[in-house]
Amino acid sequence: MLLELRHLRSLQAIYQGGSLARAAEQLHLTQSALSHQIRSLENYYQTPLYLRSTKPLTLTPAGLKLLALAQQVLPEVDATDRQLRSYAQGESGRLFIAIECHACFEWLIPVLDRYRQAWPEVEIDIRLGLNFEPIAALQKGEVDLVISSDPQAHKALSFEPLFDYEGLLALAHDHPLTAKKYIVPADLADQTLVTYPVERKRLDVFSRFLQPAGVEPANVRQAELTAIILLLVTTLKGVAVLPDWVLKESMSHNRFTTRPLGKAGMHGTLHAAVRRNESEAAFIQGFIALGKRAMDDVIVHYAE
Amino acid sequence: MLLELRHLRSLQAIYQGGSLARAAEQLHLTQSALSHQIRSLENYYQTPLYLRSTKPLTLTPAGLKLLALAQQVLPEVDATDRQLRSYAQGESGRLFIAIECHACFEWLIPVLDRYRQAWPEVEIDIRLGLNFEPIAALQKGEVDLVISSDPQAHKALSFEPLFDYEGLLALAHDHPLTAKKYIVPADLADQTLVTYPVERKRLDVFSRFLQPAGVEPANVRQAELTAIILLLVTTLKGVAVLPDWVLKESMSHNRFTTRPLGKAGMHGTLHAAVRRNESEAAFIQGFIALGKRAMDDVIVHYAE
DNA sequence: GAAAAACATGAAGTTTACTCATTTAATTTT
DNA sequence: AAAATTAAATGAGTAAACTTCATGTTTTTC
Repeated sequence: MLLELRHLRSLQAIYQGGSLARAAEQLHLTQSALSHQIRSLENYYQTPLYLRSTKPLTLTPAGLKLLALAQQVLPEVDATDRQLRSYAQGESGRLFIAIECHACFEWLIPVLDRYRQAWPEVEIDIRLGLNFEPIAALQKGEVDLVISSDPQAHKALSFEPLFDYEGLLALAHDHPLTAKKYIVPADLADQTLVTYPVERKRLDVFSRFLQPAGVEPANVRQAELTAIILLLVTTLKGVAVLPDWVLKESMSHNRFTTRPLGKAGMHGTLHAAVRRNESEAAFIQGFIALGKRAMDDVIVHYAE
Repeated sequence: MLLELRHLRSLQAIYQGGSLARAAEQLHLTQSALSHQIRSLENYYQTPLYLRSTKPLTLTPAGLKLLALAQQVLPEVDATDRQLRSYAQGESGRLFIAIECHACFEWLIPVLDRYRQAWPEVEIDIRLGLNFEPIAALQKGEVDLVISSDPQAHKALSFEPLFDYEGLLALAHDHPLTAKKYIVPADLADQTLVTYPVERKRLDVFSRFLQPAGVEPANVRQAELTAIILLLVTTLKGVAVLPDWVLKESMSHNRFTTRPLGKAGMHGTLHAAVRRNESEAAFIQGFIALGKRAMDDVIVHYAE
């Protein structure tokens, strides 16, 4: 196959310019170069592309076919080319986000709404981290940013802190445990614990609170949606551990209260993990900047 | 712009093969060549296209964009490429036919029906030669074959004879001129002549019969369709000169008869004019072969 | 019919793309 | 863990391709 984009560009330029000479000028070539180029194409296809008997060259049927191809293909190529250039400048790109924690939806959706307005060129998607290891997926390029609560030293990945949170026990106003100033693991031994339907190792309550103390709740029940978990809590069907931002959001509207886990509380920091070589890209930094301010309006809400 | 089809082909091969080495083999290149090629692309776009940290190379978002382009564009390019190759071999091509004579429709349509079946790849169109000079259009590549009755020596065009015809005067059974064995120009001086609506110089009656004798018919009336002309003839509204094949077709169904023009009759030969360099193309020869046999079934009809 | 415009041609020069040989890195095996 | 294996990167040399330059033809215009 001899045909290259270069040839299609030449054909288009000749068509637009009406002559080899003008096309050559537009393409920053000499007329001779174009003549050679066309000749080599004609040679390759064993058929003339232009009628030489007329002086402003006119296309043969074969030439017309090629020109039609040029006019179909070149715009597509140019569009992709432009897009890739802007990728490099960080003005646009692909931002596929994987989240490990279900609760993160509560702040992520509003953040993405704002992000879309600021970075309209960026292709956004959310991958719920149920079936796969988000960090591995990040390395493999399946996703471009992972919201994670346990940063790790990694040569190819960089973890940027977003904001601190505290895991709080949510319980109904009239729940017996409201009597306590803070919760210790043993308090949950006779309770029903409501969680998101994910592996235990991904749930802070287990990995950081119950398992170190060797405590198992009387019952564990799962619910997909935050609203349902809170409903179960207010109706005394169980207790749940959720990040503070979720609870602050809903506290005023629901009849439940919160207690810290342990005397000092169970604190953590949410991080955005990205591939190190992309971490400086403007559209990535733009997301992180918005992510760091995700709690701003939640706290305003809380203050009411 | 650095991007060429070559790069898109490489991306596709790497995607299909799964590795540089296999792709290189498929493309008849070395692994090194591919590595250099990819690197130059990455250099140009200032962004990696593959993640090097994984061993079977995986695409970055930017790489995916390019691959998507490749998969969209390459099939189109390949299709055109194949088509152009077959152009050269004469198996396919474009056959835009210009006809100078209205009456030619009568035999051309059935011929084209047969032609389409034999040459399904050929793109067919008919351009009615009302507004333009068909021979000039042929030279300019606007059409590819002209049905003409006056062949001329031409360096760039070749005229191939199809079949002979005779221009006959059609008149109603009860028309006074039926008394004559053959018609002389003066016979039409008091007649209404019905013709197709084209310039006189294109009508044999005028250019070869009346004008040389300096005779002008009493009246000239025009009609678009052969059927209407014949209707006018049978209803004694006028007489008309038409090629024998048209009349043979309709003779049995209509109440009219024919007389030769002049003692010897006004004979001619229809030719197919094509560009000389295309005249040997198989799909052109195929049409001419069918054209030469166009009268075969007409004559059968006449014999009934 | 001469002048001008447009394209073709061929040799020379330059860029570019490819190959070869080797090194480096990642993955698998022992 | 270390060795072996597979896969990709690198760099210099080479060959090919594209371009230019200078000039020759052909077509068109005046």
